[in-house]
Amino acid sequence: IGCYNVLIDAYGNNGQPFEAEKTLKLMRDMACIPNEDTFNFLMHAYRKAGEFEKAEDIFSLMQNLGYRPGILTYNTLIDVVGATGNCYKAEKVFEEMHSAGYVPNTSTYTLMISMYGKKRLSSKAEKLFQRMRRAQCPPSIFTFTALINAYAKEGLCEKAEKAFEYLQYLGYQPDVYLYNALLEAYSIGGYPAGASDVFSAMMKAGCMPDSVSYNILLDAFGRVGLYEDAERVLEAMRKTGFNPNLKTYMLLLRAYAKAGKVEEAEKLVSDMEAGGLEMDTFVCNCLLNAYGLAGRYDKMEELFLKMQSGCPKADISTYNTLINIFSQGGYTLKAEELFDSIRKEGLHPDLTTWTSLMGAYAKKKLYRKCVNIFQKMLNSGCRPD
RNA sequence: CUCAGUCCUUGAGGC
Repeated sequence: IGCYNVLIDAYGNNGQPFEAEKTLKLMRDMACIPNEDTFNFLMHAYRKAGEFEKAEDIFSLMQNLGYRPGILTYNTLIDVVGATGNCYKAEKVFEEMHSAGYVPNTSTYTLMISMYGKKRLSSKAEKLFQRMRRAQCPPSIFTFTALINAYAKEGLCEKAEKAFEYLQYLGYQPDVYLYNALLEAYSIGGYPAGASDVFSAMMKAGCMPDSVSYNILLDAFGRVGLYEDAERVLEAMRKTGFNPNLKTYMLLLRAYAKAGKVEEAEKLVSDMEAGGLEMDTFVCNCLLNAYGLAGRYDKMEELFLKMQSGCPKADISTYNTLINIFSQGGYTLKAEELFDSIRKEGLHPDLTTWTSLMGAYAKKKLYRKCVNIFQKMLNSGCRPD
């Protein structure tokens, strides 16, 4: 059984969840009884591959076979349910495990807090953190990172700062992950100077910034239009020996777009191409958005035409980006036109598509149309969030 | 000991 478990785990780590599940079948054929770890490894395998529903299925399978999932398995389940974005269901699992007699541990709470952060529900994250304290469950540096990240995503720097002071008061040593989360609070909050201060503070404390830190600092300047400062961060990053990655470039691209610097944006893209980065759909979507933000609809349409003929292929995010640009610019008709062409391309509107389209009319205060679209969205089977 | 934390395109208004 140990051998089979190791094999399943290995397949999982190698991104081969289906091989892992075959191994489970094999071991059952060989009359070898799987244990809880077996199922846990299998769930991890599916989680790693992004097959969250399959991971949930394994949990059900395990229960149907008469196993009582332990706390570790429950944690994994909460993780995968949260990854599908179904907060409500994750909460249900959390309560269910409570009533099954398990006491949530530090990981359980951290997972939940992290999930709330990703969903921009910092108040829920905060409440759960308080509940954790009341339950005398000790937080870890992971927990604090998740909490500060939840605040960061909403730009609540005062709250993030308070949590930061609190963790230090409790004797925790902030690490680079923690500092990065705090940095992002200032970045998203629109305080690049504050982010700069955190950046200096972490170095002073002997915690060396990593490439993530540089990306966040760059974005702090970029998102308020200070593209030259953003460029300086990139330069500093290179000088320190960190290679800018795709995220770095996309952040800088947005910085240029916000500042209306189309020439700089195009130069960046051609530098990227020269550097061997592939101009895939994702990158082109970013570029479309950049053109749109900068008000260069001509360039935007030109690129979109190329994408419609398939190089690289337009996806639903391409349409969402364009619909959003037109919506913001007040070009409701263009937005509608694009929306109608989605199905012709064999694509399907998603939650963002519908919301963007509603946004077009919301901006014009045509609320009746919004309700209309909302109804259509429900009819099409798209669940609102 | 295992499980959990930070950065990349697209969603109105407000802060």
